[in-house]
Amino acid sequence: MTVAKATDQPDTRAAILDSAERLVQARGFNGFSYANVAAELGITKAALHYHFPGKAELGDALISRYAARFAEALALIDAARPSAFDRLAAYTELYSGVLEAQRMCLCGILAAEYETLPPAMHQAVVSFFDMNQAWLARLLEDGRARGTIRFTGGAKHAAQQIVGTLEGAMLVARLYADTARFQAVADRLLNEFDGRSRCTG
Amino acid sequence: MTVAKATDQPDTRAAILDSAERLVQARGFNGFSYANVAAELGITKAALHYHFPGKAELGDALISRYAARFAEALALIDAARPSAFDRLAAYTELYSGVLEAQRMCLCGILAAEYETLPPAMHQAVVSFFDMNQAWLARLLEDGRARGTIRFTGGAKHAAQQIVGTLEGAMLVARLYADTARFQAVADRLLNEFDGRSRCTG
DNA sequence: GTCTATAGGCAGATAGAC
DNA sequence: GTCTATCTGCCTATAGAC
Repeated sequence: MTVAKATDQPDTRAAILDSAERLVQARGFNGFSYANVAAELGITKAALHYHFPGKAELGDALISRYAARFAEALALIDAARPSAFDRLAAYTELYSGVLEAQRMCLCGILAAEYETLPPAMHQAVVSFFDMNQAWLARLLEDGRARGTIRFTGGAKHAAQQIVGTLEGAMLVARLYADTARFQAVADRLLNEFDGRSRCTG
Repeated sequence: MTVAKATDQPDTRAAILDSAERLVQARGFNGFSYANVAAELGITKAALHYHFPGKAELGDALISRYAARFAEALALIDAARPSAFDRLAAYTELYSGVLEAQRMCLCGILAAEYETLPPAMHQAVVSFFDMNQAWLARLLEDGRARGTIRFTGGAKHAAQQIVGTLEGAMLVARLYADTARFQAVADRLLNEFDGRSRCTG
């Protein structure tokens, strides 16, 4: 049984991940260094290497944690069980929240740098998008069956459109430091998929 | 009057830009180096510094040339003067062409790296998106007036949605090395804005 | 677990010969 | 214009003391 040390940092490992995550979301994987993280935490680069032997391992841990947290958020949305449309709205708010913290989606920025990432990180990035698209596709099928969501064509393609739109809108909105710009696009997207009291096109 | 030197490289400066452009579109601004370009062209890094004193100047020249080429393409689309809908379709094909060359949009990838770019490059990236959104907003207004384009809300927001969707779809499609994935999203987008023989929602 | 110290490499950049 | 040679700085990473 471990004894809690109440006055300590929760955990050095977690603090490293927090700092690195923020840095990657702001500056990209090639835009931050062990020195940046060490300076932020007031420890040395060598201490980082104790917790994460190399940058690839750190990167992989970042994606794993981020994806797990995202999966949890999706599960919470499902658990609340509002209509499919409301779940889609909640999904866009996950993105809004990230952008409001002046960050880009971790996997969105890693997608941009994909070719230069350590190969060990490649699959994890792809899996993040697979997870999102699978969740959205289920939501869309459900919503179409119940009438709260409306769309034409395949659910997979529609899910790809949703992810692409939100990632792209984040990317561009950050340039203008304008979260309202993102919100306008998200609202347009929601409107497009809103099946409640709409013409069926 | 200059004399053509038929057997020469068209121009070292242009060759540098071509090489650097391809590298940035594949690997990002922080993912390529003077050494990469020099190796590709069979010259030395010092020669590069003669043409572009620093990486910031090279980056700025890259965006200028890219934006000018894009503006030309937009002008050509306008000159052919098909319907607004056909112009929008032609616009999405500009993106398809980039993706088929296994590249990401230059300014899309620079947007992801925005925080780490030399400040001298910032305005040029933003201007690229301003240009695109202004062109699209005009197209949308025109199309709505003539009935070939249909959309709700402001033209500016709709233009932002189009740019966001296409940039984001490129970003994700490249992960899967799947141009069909991009095409599916582009087709869905076109369908959404198609005002010809459609319910007005 | 965290430190000091340092290795080895590559980055962007410059000087000066040709 | 392009070269060789070199500088300085930062990067990731490791060894070994505490």
